[in-house]
Amino acid sequence: MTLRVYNTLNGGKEPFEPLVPGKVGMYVCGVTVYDYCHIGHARANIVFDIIYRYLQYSGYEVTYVRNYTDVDDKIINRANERGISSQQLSEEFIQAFDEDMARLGLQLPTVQPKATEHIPHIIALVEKLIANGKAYESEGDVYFAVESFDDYLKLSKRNLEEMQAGARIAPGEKKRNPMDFALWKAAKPGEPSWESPWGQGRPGWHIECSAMGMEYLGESFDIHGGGKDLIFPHHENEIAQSEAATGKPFVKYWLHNGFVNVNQEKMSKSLGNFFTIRDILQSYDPEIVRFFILSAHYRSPIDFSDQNLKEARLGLTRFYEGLQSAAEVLAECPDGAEADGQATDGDELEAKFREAMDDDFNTALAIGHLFEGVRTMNRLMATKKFRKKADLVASVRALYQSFFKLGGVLGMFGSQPHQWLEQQRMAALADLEITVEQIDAQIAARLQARQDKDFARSDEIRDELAEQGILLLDSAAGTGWKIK
RNA sequence: GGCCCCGUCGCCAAGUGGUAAGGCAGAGGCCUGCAAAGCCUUUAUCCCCAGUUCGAAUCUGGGCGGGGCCUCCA
Repeated sequence: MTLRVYNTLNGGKEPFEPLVPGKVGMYVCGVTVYDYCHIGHARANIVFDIIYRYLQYSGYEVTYVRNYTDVDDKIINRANERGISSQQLSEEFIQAFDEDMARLGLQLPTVQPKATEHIPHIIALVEKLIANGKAYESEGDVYFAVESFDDYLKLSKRNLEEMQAGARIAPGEKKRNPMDFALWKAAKPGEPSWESPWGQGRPGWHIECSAMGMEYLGESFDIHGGGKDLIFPHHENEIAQSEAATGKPFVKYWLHNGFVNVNQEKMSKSLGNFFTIRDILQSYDPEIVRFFILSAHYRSPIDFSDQNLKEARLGLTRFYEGLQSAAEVLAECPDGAEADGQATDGDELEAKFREAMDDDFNTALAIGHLFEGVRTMNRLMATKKFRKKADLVASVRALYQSFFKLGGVLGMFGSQPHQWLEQQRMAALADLEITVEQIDAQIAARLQARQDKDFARSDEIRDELAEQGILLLDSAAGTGWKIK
């Protein structure tokens, strides 16, 4: 089974065959840095993070480029409101973005270029388009002539006549066709600008991604990703300006992630129903957020809600509790004492995981397989005289190791189970009106009562703690506790 | 108005022609002094109607419901 991916360009899944065998060039549209990132940005970046990780796991040498858009109308406006320079503003939010992504546990892309550092490339590309007759200068602006590019709208599958009939496009008097889009914008007073053959100005929104993509990945590359909302106009325009300039196919596979909804509605800045990553991380561990996002297929819409995040926490807790049990048991069974070559459970799990991921990065199915792996592991450990059965211990060890290996591909299980559970427990305890010392004292009192066979008192203590949100866990090793 | 997507168990969510993964919640059982955790068992014929097919949640047509893009947006 080989990797198949859903390509927006062709509207279906197809085998993934990179332009250069063994190597992958991947470009993902980053953020416009004028505000804090919301959960939608988290989804897009986490999705492409696991695509990046899975391609590497599959043996590809991946060059992953993710840009910062650091020159734009919104940046200029926001900077003016705050009375600081565009550069100051964008630097502030680049740093905030980097912090958010680091907290979410994302791998760093190979390159993270900024639009403002590629002005010469952008200008060269615009010049080429003018020379090719695909673009024209008009009062210091430069526009791409959409009618000059026959394949225009092939990605979003529309047609020009219908779009113009939509009549929601104000005909710019500087444009020949209202659908033409800006490659270069003449500077207005007070705006950041660069010298160009058309006077002082700045790049349009779309051209930077074409310029940077080609700069780092070549005129044609394998994967270009982003949110569904970028299909039109952003990616459509990227294709037009890139292919019109080079005469070559720009990107082989276009991948787009679905939206994050709130109450079944798209979350967006204009609706004001968005949650920032920072807000969410105050209440939920980053790995819970990641687990929540990966529990649905990346192209499906996903509904953001407190209840769904709590479910994600429960699911992830099940993994970590199973892993902790395994860690404890395995620590007592000397490594390698069990028979070699008998443990196929880990390999089977990995095969299923790969099969799921090979099918257009089906993380939801892959996680389902991992859940089954946990159950298998728990079942083995619950077997009588488990520790003396070398083949079973070997299976658990194999599964345990597979979890960290496969979890790594999803960016999960990066913590020691014990530490993660303890951290969750302490965070939850902070909301309760009881301290660890009080709990320990109650457990000690109950232990005494139990030794005295005073089960009425023992149960009374347990009920009292339960009312305060504490659940006791008796085991052969003693009594532990967790938050209800 | 044009284009597009979705509708699977109480909830979340896989599954694109071969007889419905998984998680949460629920029920019964094992275990336990009693519990909890864990394990075992158990819970759906896939919005409605018609059609194609030996066979459809999966394909076609119609209907109902929800959403997206067409303007900045992950």
